Amino acid sequence: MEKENKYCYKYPRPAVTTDCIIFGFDESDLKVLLIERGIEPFKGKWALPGGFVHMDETTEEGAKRELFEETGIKDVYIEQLFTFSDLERDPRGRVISVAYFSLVQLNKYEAKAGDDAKRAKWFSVKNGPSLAFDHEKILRMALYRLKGKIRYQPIGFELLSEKFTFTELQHLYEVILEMSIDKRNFRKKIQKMDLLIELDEKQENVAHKAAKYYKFNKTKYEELSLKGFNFEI
Amino acid sequence: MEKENKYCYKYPRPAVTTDCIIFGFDESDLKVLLIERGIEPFKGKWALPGGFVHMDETTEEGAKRELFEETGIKDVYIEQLFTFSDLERDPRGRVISVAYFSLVQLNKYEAKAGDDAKRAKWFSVKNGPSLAFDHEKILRMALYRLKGKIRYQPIGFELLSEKFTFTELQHLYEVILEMSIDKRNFRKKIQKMDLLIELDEKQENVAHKAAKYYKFNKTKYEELSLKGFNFEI
DNA sequence: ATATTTTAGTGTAAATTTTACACTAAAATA
DNA sequence: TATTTTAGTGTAAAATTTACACTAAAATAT
Repeated sequence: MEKENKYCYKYPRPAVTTDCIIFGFDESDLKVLLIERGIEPFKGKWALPGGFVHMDETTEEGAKRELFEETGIKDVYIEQLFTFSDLERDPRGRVISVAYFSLVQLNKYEAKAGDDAKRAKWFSVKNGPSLAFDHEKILRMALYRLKGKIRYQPIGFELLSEKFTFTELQHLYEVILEMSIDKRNFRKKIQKMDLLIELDEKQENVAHKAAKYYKFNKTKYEELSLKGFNFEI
Repeated sequence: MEKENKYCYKYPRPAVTTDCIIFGFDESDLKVLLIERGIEPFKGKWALPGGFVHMDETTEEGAKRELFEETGIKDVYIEQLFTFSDLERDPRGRVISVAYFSLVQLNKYEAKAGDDAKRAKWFSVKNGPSLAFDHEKILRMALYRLKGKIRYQPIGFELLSEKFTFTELQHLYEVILEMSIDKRNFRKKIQKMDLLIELDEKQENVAHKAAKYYKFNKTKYEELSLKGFNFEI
């Protein structure tokens, strides 16, 4: 059994993992993608996707790899959140975890199971299950970061489909910021930034006046950013 | 020689270190505390203080311990900055570093040497030496964070003495934000927050009108924060 | 075909905040 | 007593934020 332990060092080393907080959004709710653990510890419990960092990859690459392996998600906005290192956070021993959060289009990713995950599923962040490890703490921090960040970086668009209505956009902000926003003032503010492209398309088969579709002008945003433009809501 | 490697694991593990970016301020400049490396790699080069994380401490505790050991600094504001994990960042092998930044009162801490550090010294962040490892990258990120953070959190006061004049405070903001600020507007804004306590004391032996001293009302800030108050400059 | 239901879409006036700007006061020194 | 130097103060214009209510258009029910 001891023979298995073939990687030896002069000083003890913690294990290093990543955890991913993947946010999604549908019209009514902010959601987080969780996987049901297929192995111990916490077998059967819901947890954030993640896993051990390999020696030939950065933590960010590791997070993206695990994200893809466990959920099929790739090519998404991902950002380092925080590194968690409490001594007792993992019953297997000393494990330090670098957490990343990611915003994806919910509809594009049907939850799928793989590897260590018996199944993956979207949960409302407000009514999710209790989580393994210190993942509730990690989720809380991710929510806090998202709430702060969405006001001055146009990351919210990552959560919406390519095309969206103004009402959908406003609703996203209302749900994440947990406040209601005046419709006219919100539109004025967004319009003035001039970062939306109005599409030649409207809603269809809605039992009310059909709303115009817009898309986010990412190219223009990046240009403006370079010149010191400040997105702020 | 192989006998020394007595900590063995089933899978390879990166080493984990911390690095500290310690900012200080004097009337004319933002400074960073660096140590001259006493051992290889990069022996003789300037670097951020830091070192390996122990198994019985969190990364934050490790950062504080190293900070104290190498510079004598303790009981200061410290905040996690970012975790750096590029594969080639350390010639000794795979080393992941959790960086913290800290704001201290420059005058309170005479640079002192210890441990692996032949000597420690304050440098202007604008005219520092080239640094070991990826520490220039880390420093750049810390500066960026400081610049962003100082606008909406009253962390700048950590850099000043207990008592300070309005001009000193303004100068701090001007140096960190790299912009000039209108004196009257700045005073108006700060005064309105009502977070400064005017002391019964003035400058002495200055060849001009003596300025009043103020101190930061930390207690009041904490109270107001709980009620949702927003510091913002 | 007409009325009903439902959400889209729009403008203005008041309040607040931000900005630009220049002189007098006080301390030490010459 | 004059000079030098920084402290300390107010106001008006511009810009931004806020509060607020009705018409338009699509589908469905009658």
